[in-house]
Amino acid sequence: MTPEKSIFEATGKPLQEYIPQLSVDCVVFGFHTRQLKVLLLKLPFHDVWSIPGGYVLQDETVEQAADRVLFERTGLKDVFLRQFRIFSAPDRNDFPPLMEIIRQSGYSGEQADWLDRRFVTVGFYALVDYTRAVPTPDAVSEESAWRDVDMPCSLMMDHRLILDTALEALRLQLNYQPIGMNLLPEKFTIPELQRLYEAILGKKLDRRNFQRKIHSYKILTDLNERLSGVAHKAPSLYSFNKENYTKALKEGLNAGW
Amino acid sequence: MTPEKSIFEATGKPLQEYIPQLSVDCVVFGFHTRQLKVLLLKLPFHDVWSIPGGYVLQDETVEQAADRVLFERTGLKDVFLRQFRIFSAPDRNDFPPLMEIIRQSGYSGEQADWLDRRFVTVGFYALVDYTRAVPTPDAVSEESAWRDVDMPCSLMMDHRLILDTALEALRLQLNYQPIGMNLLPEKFTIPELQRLYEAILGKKLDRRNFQRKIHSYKILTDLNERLSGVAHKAPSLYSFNKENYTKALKEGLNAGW
DNA sequence: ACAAAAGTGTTCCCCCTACACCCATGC
DNA sequence: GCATGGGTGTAGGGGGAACACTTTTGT
Repeated sequence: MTPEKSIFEATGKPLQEYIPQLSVDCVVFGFHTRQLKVLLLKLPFHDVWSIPGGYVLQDETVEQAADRVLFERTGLKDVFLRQFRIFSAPDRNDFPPLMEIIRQSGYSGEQADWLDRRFVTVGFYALVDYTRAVPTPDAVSEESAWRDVDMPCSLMMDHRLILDTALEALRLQLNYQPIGMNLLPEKFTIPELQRLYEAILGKKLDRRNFQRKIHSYKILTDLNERLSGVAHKAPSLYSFNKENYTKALKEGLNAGW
Repeated sequence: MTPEKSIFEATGKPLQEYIPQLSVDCVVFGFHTRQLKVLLLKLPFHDVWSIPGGYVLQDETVEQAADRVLFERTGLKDVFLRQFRIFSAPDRNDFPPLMEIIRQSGYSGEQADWLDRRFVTVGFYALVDYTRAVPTPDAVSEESAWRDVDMPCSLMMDHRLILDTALEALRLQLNYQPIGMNLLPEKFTIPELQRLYEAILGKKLDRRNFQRKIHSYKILTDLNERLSGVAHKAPSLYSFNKENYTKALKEGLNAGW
């Protein structure tokens, strides 16, 4: 018997239409209240979390599979997504509680056997606007929630390694990918952008120099508005100049933060 | 009937012991006579080349699979190897000549069917000492040879994309990976190192400034020897100071070449 | 001796760092 | 008024770019 809400997602396709032993996992990053966040799913009956994942159809790319996963877990389309590494330790699926949960969720026979194998997984990281994503659990999870990146928690299987590797990839690509543009809302302030950079890099930056440096790249458009209702001097609002941002990233943002 | 020299390589394992629809491809780089080289395999009956590849056993990681491939194609162990991307276009295996060659090589029935599917492949790049590698063709290739990176040739399937992406990855990681150490022989000169950097970056660098910059990193050990039998002033020989090199790469070599 | 390549020294200038200072807002 | 955070200006130094100059080798 197949559970009404299937782990094979909204496709409703039989497992023959999926590539066996291959999965995608998406580390979804968001940014809110000065904190870098990750979208995680909580396993039922355990204080253990997992990274959203899914399987790859025979007629789609791994990117398209990750897109599906992202849409199902956040309601968002056209999300910024990058593969960063493959995880393929033969014993990475040795995690008995998960199989137990899968069977308790109503999977058995052929489907359970299909799931209970060694999987090679493609790690993606996704950058989303925190304010627009709607965390939604999958068929075997109890809850979906944003968690602070540096708030430690127990993750199943090798998901801690996947998360840490994603963070490192994010850090390394900060000067080459439109990370700010995808993690911040349409309008934002320079101090907000700085907080984001600090969260990703894990270190404090000089306020004054950050402003000059960001301005020198000419990647921001001044909206001639100021944030209202805020204590102290109201910061200016900006949006990204998409064209210049893309152009500047091609060269890399002069590294050295 | 299975050909005596199997595409399933030296493992001699039946195809049930491999993960279906998953392969690894290794872009093997070398450096010789001022040129960046790639190890390629020539298909029989066609003027088309391919990147060395192989399949993944149920009890090994993709890295171990790539190691096997590397050993079989070059005779080298402990090769520097990095995965850089997954290629998963559903139609990437639509290349009729290959299947023809496979059948002509003696594969049929279950084995041919196993091979004649859509494969998702993990792209690796490998850096080897040109002077120590022994190019060796696989079961379906006519010849194995080093080719100049910028000497265009026809590559099967999406192997041109894989090669170009590997080159780009190499370029981007030049300041973060011990690329020089793995592509050059034990002893080398600074001008040789410069030629390597120029080949990877695809642009000329200033001789004088390159020297100063490399020295400032303190990653070289002066061997107090000079190249002999060479026209003009004999350049000094150096080897890498592995410890300092590793340390310097952690921070990144100040980018900006 | 001369050509060609290795290696050193020097100047200029840009950009990064570091702060000092001014501005705006809530209490 | 005062504390707090946003934003601008400026002085100083390190290092990269450009190039003159010296050294070494084969022919």
